[in-house]
Amino acid sequence: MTVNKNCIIRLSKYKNALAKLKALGFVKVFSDNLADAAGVASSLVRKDFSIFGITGNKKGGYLVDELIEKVNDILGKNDIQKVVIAGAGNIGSALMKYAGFEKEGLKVSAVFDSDPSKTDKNGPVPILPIDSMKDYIKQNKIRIGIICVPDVSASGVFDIMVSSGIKGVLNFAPVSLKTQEDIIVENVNLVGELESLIYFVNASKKMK
Amino acid sequence: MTVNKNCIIRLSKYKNALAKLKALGFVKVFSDNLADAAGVASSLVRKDFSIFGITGNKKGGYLVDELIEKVNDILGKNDIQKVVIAGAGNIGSALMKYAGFEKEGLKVSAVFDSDPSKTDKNGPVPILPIDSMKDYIKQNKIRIGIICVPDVSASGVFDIMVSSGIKGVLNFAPVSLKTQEDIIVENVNLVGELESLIYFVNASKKMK
DNA sequence: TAGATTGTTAATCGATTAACAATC
DNA sequence: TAGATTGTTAATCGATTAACAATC
Repeated sequence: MTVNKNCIIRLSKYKNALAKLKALGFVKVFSDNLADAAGVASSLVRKDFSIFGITGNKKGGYLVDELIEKVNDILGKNDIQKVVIAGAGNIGSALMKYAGFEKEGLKVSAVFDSDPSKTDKNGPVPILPIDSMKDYIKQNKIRIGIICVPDVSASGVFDIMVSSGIKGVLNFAPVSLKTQEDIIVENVNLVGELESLIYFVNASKKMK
Repeated sequence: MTVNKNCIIRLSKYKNALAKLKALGFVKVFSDNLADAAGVASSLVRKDFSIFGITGNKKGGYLVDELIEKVNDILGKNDIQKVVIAGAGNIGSALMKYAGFEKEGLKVSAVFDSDPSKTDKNGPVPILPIDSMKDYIKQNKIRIGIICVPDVSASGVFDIMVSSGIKGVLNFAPVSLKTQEDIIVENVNLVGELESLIYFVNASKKMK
């Protein structure tokens, strides 16, 4: 019924699949094809589309070009989306240079770190002192932030981001950020993901 | 009823909260406290525990020390868990050095890359040619693999991992790996997460 | 037309929450 | 005892799937 996170993640998968189909010269695509690509039922694909008013042809499926355009529009792919990263450690530095972001129009505008020795104003992506983050976010009207700082610093950094105008946060620190008002927080819990994987692998081993 | 991924992620969160409580000198903890920490209802905390046969006291909650021990046991924290990484690019290299893994007993045993110039047999974590991955996994009986290779190489690397004995895969490539048999795949879709964040931030902006 | 696909509604499934008896 | 918390069952909620009429 309503748009939820999974729905947008699916749109992103449809988009990836459509790009590949287009490259192969496909003109039309059926909900069944996209369902396979995303690993869901075809009725869900059609439902996703109906939420956004995307319609196909009763017989001939959907036109690839048209679909790409509409999905890109929904996902904001027609604009470059600027984000800032807090923390120039392993994860933060990796995301700063991550080709997957750039390819998708996700531009890391600046990285901030509390360690002054990491400052590098002239790199392709500037690394700046954390003290300057608030002003930077305000001046550049950034709305998306990525938190890659250690556990203990995360909620402090989060508060600064929120007070600077950030509206959405991708959080890699394994702490739950108490989210007031209309701020959206997505958590990427890498340790948790691995722990879960390990649990199920060990559990299935025991069953045998 | 049955153990699912969310349940294990919650156990991981309980574990983190319990470590902090213990450091503060707490002896007892109530399901309500852990519910707050994990952002769920207290009845779910009690249900999670009941699945694993963890019982408390009708009046006095749970003993912190006892709980830590039991949760650690469930999550396999009493053993060092070895993993391999395929791909020594930005993400792979970051995870190789990621302190969050080491702290939790997750040991990156080796990293593999197709680029011979990245080979480094003598580092704290060896970086080896991708051709040697299969033998390495077999010889060291590794069961968990992390895929950080580009999109197009992902399914090939996945097949090698599976044929070498890997049972669980954490996949950072934005492609769906067709998982046969009893192999568990967890996807970390960084671009998708950001796209979803951007969508909802933009959507809430429009509402105003 | 016959066959196939969309768009939408109803059914299902699973996870979380609420409620409450048991009991310390 | 009275009050509070556990352990468990029933209710709720939300997302996905199945089914099917409409129709090209």
